[in-house]
Amino acid sequence: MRLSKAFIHTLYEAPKDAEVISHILLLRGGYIYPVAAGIYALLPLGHRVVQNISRVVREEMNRIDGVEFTMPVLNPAELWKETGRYFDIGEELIRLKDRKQREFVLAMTHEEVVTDIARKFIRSYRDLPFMLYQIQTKIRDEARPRAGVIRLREFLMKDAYSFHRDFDDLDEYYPKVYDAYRKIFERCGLRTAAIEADSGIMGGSGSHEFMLESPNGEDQFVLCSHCGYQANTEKAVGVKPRIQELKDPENAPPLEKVHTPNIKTISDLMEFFGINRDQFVKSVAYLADGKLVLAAIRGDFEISETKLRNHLKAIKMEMAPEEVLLDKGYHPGFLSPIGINDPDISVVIDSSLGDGGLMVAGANEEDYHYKNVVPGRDFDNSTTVDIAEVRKGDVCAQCGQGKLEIRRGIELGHTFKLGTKYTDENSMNVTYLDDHGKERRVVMGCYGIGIERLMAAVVEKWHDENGIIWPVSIAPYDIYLIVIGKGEEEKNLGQKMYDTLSNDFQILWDDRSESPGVKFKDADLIGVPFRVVISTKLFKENAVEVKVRETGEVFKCAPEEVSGKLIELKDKMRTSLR
RNA sequence: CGGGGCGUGGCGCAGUCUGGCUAGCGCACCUGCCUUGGGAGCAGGGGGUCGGAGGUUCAAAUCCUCUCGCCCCGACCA
Repeated sequence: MRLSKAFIHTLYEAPKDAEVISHILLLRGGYIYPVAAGIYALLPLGHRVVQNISRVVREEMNRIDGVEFTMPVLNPAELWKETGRYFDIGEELIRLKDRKQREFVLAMTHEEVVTDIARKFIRSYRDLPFMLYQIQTKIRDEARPRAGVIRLREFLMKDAYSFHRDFDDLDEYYPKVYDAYRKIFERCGLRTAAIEADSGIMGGSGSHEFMLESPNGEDQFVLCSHCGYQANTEKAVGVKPRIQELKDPENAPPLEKVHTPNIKTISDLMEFFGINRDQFVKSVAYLADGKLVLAAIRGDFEISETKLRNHLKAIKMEMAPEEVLLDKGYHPGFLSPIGINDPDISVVIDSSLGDGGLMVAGANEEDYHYKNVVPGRDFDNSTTVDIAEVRKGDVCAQCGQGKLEIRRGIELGHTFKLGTKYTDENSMNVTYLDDHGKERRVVMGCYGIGIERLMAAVVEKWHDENGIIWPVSIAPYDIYLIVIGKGEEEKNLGQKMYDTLSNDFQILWDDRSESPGVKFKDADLIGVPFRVVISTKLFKENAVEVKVRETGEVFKCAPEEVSGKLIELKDKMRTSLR
């Protein structure tokens, strides 16, 4: 391809609203064009990279018996009402009506449609298992798109759905997807951490996130450098150090009510009582699916709303509005699990309150706190759960030795064992007849990869001060061809070189009448793996020059040898990605 | 949704506080000459309702009100 015809427009300066490196380089290189917040056009170069990534994804999906197909983005609302997601998901799901006022949604994933299709065709155990996948546009009205193409409102996702006779079969298939994902990311030049994840509203029994560690990541995960334990912060468990042993619980002093006018926050209380953060019982009220919940945790921990929500199996959860509490006779700032005897309120105690004593807690009365609180004596802590956010430096609960670190990462893929969430009788009700003629429920898994995000992640990892360094597997072109000198000989040799190399490579021939410097800069910025230069000087010694973008290595060779050398080099680079 | 920042030719910016003459600079673009190993040079040229609406004023890019858009931090995140 001649550059003059390729619609490639690089930018000398990046638009000022680009801050993260992948955003800057993709913009400058002419890969993407912003159309609206979180919505981008893929310019020809970006399009080619996405096609190449898609090819890698397809190869690996096909290898584990995936079958590609396509589902519509515009979905009838009924399907989404059937699974309940129409009601469970907030404004992120775009809802609209057609001219006849029929309700539709723009699909953010495709469980509804694929499950609908599956139930139309699955009759017998002989129809199972199978896996369908597509690479299709997803629409999510994110509250805050960010980091260029890392978090978009419209994006391409490879989404795959597997259907099984039972959980055993899903359990057997799931690791194959896991391996395929590993391979996909490796072939794109990325080493990902597969971490235990929260399955959130998707439900199901198991879930992994494939994270690329990156300072520009929008996600956090927890890592134990000692045992290698890795988990999403929403799932990670740390050891909670015991702070206070009560020496003589039998003779502990009784509860004592203390007047604490308008002193509500832990910081204010610390000052007032002159004691440490970990000697308080922190209580927070939530409204979980409309039901009041009081969560209590030791003052030096934060409540993980995700853990709490999962524990409660709640779909929607928010901090209880003040009016609701006051209406019930409770006072925010003075809450505690002590003396709560209300069937309308469930109490959840974090395991940090499993022991210790002589703490301070709210008195459930305006402007009063209790001191000398002993968990277990003054409130029931016979059942505790973990609802604490893991902290940096907490001891790893897995090995009991390492300290947990919190890292940022980009979530490239996510796999879920969905189980029967979508096939249940109160969802889409998908069954088949087993070999005894007995009706049984289909079990599902689903697996996603964000395509543009993967492209951005590769740039985050593979760049230098001059531009992008594409892995050979997904580069938009293999070779950037530059002819220096306007003589006929050079031009002819350029054409000949182009023709020869075209058999084995995708070539971008910079045929502009720009100065060499401009071409070199653009070659580096665009970041194709090899640069081939022909010049008057080289012409005289019957040589061409090759530069390897990744290593910066430059060598000369005879024109007739270039092809062979590059085939060899590219092959080597490709295998190093596996 | 809360907090912060920014909207001036395609891109990057100055001018705004303290209203005033033809709205300026670099890059890019067009024409000509020249030039081909790391974002060349010279000469000439085109392109901007200053995000939008309303208001104040003799006069608004500049002051006031409203509004839209974009970016960043946080909350949220199948």
